[in-house]
Amino acid sequence: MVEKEISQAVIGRLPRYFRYLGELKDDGVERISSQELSELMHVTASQIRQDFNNFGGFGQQGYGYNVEYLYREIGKILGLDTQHSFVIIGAGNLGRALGNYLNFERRGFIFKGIFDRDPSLIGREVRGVPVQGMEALPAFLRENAIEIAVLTIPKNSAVGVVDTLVENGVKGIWNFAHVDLNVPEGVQVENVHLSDSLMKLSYNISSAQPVKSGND
Amino acid sequence: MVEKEISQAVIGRLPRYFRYLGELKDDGVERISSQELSELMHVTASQIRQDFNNFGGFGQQGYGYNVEYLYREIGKILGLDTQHSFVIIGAGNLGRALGNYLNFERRGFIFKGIFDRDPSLIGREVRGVPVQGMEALPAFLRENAIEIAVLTIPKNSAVGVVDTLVENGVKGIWNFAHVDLNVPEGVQVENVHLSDSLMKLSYNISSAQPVKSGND
DNA sequence: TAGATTGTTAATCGATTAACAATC
DNA sequence: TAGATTGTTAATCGATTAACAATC
Repeated sequence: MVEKEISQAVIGRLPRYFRYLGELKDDGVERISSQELSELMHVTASQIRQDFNNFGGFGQQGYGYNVEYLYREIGKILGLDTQHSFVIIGAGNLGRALGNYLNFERRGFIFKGIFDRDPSLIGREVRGVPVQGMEALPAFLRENAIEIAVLTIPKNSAVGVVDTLVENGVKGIWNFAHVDLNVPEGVQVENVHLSDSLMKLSYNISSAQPVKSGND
Repeated sequence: MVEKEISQAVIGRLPRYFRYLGELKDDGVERISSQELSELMHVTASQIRQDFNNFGGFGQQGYGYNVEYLYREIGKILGLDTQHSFVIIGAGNLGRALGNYLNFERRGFIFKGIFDRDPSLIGREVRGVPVQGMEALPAFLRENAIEIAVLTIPKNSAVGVVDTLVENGVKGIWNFAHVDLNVPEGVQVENVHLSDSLMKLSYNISSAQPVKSGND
């Protein structure tokens, strides 16, 4: 079955829909129209219907969308109905912070291991998981069928570890290192470049405060 | 002077240009053509020239672009030629990790204060900066002319603190809380929704591994 | 100068919005 | 049924790519 490729623009909006629908569900809202949702989320109703229809019809004419059902379906699309085991490479401040973040678990992302090449960190525990040395990584990835690796190491180390990850079955890399990674086809990279994000904020602040005049 | 609005698509690419140019500069490369840069970065030369020309001509026909000059100009556009003081609201794992991250300082982002409402965290130091209680926040923002607030607190608290930030002169919010913030015009919000990013990765992993067949 | 490469206009592509027939 | 609202096609808008004259 050939499925048409869904654009990343659409994918990027799904988690936000998921969040709003989860809140509506928790508030006991049973049904919602694209019009109501559009006002809540400040997007067009047209876009909402187009987005959902990429994955088939979730609504019903004259009724709208069932919140609970739509929430669950979007969750499935995002792969949140299955568990994803992950390891963290880099037990510095950021790596440990991510290991301690409990909400990922709630979505099916299971924290299995954490690794660092710094001997002084080895043995230290992050949420009950001991930091291991890098030499233990390949076997651990295979034995635990790790799907996702979170990279919270400096860029040079990051580039070097990618091959090990890929060779041992990792399918997705959540990359916090400030570098573009090269991976073979079939392996996914999602970048979180914090300093890029901060620079964007910096630009927008500057451009919103023109040198002289009040505002635009 | 009316300047045409630059699209966020372009802004979003500037930090990546900045990173590549910085590396070229460090490698001693003096000049580069849009063609060479396009091969390095895996984007079209056309896009590179279009992007740069949003801000005026940085190049020279027949020569290309001077790396050092272009790097500095993009830095200026991003506001990296001036200092930006910031505070962190929320001294949990993520807040402390960001406070300890030294690279921001290098780009002109100065870590001035960190706040939390949890009394057990108050007084603790993050990179030499003591955690203060929330009641100290308004005066601190004004007295230190804080430009940016980093929100690393749960979503409910985040929504509540925004007014205090805006009223006391904060111009930009770097929002790690999993909620959409409402701010008045002129105040910028840059969201880092980590779980959204992880869900996108999850989707891309799932869709890249079709249930049955090998690959597309 | 001649060759190279930009700056910029024109063409294409893709994403968003509008409109409306289908249908619950 | 009649009204409401989806699913989907068509129109618009914006972003990307191609082409080429300007110019160093």
